[in-house]
Amino acid sequence: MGSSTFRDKLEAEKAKNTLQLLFRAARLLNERAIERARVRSGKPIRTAHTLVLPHIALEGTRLTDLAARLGVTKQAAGQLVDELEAMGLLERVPDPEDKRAKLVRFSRRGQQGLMEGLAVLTELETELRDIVGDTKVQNLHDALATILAAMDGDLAFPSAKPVKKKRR
Amino acid sequence: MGSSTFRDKLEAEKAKNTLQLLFRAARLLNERAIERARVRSGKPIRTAHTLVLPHIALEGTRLTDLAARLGVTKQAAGQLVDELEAMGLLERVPDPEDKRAKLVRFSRRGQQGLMEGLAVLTELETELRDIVGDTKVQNLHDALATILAAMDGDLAFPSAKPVKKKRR
DNA sequence: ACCAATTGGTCAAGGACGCTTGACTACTTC
DNA sequence: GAAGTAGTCAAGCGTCCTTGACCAATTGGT
Repeated sequence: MGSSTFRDKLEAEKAKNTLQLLFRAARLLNERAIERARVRSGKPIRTAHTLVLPHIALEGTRLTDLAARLGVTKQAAGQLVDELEAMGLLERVPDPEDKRAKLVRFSRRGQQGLMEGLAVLTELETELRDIVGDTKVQNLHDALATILAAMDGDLAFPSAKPVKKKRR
Repeated sequence: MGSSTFRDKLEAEKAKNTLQLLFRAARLLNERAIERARVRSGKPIRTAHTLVLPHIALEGTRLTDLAARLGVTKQAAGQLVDELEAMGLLERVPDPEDKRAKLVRFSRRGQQGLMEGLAVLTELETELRDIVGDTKVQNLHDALATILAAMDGDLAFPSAKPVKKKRR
């Protein structure tokens, strides 16, 4: 029985872990979503792209702002925008307020693509509702929304963003 | 007003999306969990390691089985095990039932590390409870558990695992 | 009005991570 | 003994991101 003590403790810890469930579910669902979006659009959409798009305002967003919101360097953001531009989903237009700047915004095809992408998510969500029930999906939504709202501007929960490193 | 139509449709779609919330929450929480585990253990633990560990049985697990469960090649699984072994968390012992095989299992330090890792998750979860309340975390847990259970063995929801590619 | 410092963006190179394919040895199964 | 399976060695690729260097436009102090 001595040997079952560790096992017991382990099982006790494991049973509690909502976070492991969260990670696993997110991973599986994300794979499916990207896969469907890729098949449907016929474009080589990747995970990183899907992280960029929601941060682009319809009026247009500056690359630097985009980078800040993503928590990456402007070069990294630039690359992603390059790729999405090459796919015809985004376009860069001069910013009338600052001649150095450009606004990144959706092209007409991009707007359409955005809707299609969101439709994929909605569709997956509908499938979830069919499987696990409306109530649970609603609970999920509420819980996640609250968590994100709390985390987003939380100082006790310090941001792990790749804040620009201080030079020495 | 013509121009607000698209905007409206967009907002309507966005409001529904539980999945986006799920992805974002998982990402943020995962970053925090890894970061804490790394700081506390003083070991260069990476995301991939945390995916491996839950699949290792206390009695030991064969590398091939591990690879299958992870949905990767045995070489990939082997690399991760190499790294965890180098950190002193795992060890390979001969499989008494098959002299070709080895069992990957936790070393004594690895068992301790596993508990510490789970403790990090439990701790994060406790913080979530403090922020959003017990009920919502419980709802989250239930919803996720149901979803995963449904997805795991679902044929209509085909597995996206990197199943060994067919040679032509 | 001027020039220094700052800011928006780009080009180039490359590193860390998480995988892959291919080839091979040792053992087991039939 | 032929065929299949467990594991390893070696090389390399796609993704996502970084650092460094640079140009053009803007801002702000004098």
